[in-house]
Amino acid sequence: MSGGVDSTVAAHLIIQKGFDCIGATMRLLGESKTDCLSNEYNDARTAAARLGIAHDIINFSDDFERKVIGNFIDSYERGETPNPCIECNRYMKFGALLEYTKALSYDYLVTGHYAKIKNEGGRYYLMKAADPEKDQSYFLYFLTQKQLKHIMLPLGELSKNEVRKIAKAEGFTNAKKKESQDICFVPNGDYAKFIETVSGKAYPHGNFMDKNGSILGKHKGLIRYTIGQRKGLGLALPKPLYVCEKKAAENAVILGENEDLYKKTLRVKNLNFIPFDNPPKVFEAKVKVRYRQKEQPAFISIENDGTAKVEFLQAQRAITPGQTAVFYDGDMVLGGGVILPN
RNA sequence: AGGGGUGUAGCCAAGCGGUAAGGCAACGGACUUUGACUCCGUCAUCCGUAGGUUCAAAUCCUGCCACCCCUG
Repeated sequence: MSGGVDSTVAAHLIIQKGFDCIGATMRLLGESKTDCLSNEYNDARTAAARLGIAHDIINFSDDFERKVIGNFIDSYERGETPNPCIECNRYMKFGALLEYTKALSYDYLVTGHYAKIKNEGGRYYLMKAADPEKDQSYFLYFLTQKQLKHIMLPLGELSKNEVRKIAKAEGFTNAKKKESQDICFVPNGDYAKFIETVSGKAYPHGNFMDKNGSILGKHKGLIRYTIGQRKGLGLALPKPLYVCEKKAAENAVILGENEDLYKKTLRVKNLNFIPFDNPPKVFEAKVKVRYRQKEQPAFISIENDGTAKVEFLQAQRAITPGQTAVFYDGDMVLGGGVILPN
């Protein structure tokens, strides 16, 4: 529980169904860094009290710092753009916290994610949320049968508005609380500074170049840029420029025009498939390359080395290494993987 | 030194006597469980400078300054 609308309403709904529940909040940052989040803990505690259930704050900060923040920094240092929310879901919420749930002999972990789990013929399927605007199935592509069996997502059938209405009707104080948005462990939004502080490294300035290698200006360190980015370059040219490529070896950022960002293929690693144990060698799916992007038709072929190639029918904008490609068949999540460089 | 050209916001740039377009950047906001994209909004009392002509000038005239090019 975060104390926000979603987790509070999710808990409320599951209590209504008669389940015996306990509220849990993960402490993800070490003691020294908790100040900024202490409100969250208080909100969660208040919400649990309001719901009449016990509430635990569980310290996962070591795991979180090692896995999620560690991967986050490593990824940026490799010149990629990570998605820490997915990693957090993978290792924390549906990793450590799910283990904790089992350790306490509870049957299910309930979260406020907007997605649906369907059980058919003994197999679990992950489906998009009823509210297409809020669908968060993208962030859950890595879930396995073993995990899905012990997860409940009560908000999957509801729209955000319905959730807000319930919160209001029940008198949950945070019914109007703003959506969370920034990376939770970088509350002020300056992720580059965060990386520098945690890693203790300085990321050297280098050159902005065009695709022919001509120098256009100076950049402030590779970690500050991501593929497709336009803002923050500080270069004034007749047309807007976008980050097309990051060359870690040369510490160079290649800039180009919007049209230069479109590519038709990508490769992914860390594959996971939900509806089948052994996916077909080649299959068709709709693929989402970034959260908030509409999924696009593509052919997927599984390689022998555990990666997969995705070939879109139409070129996609700003395919970014480190981001996640998720495969859909209609409302069903087939699986996905992390986008590889080049 | 002589000849030519240019000087408009952080950058580029319209304007050619009637009271400062646009693009880029920046900043603010919307959107968003990844600071991407996108969208909305703000951004020159003033046109190198000093005078002059005119009812009225960034736009015409003159001096000065700066930068650029050519010639020697």
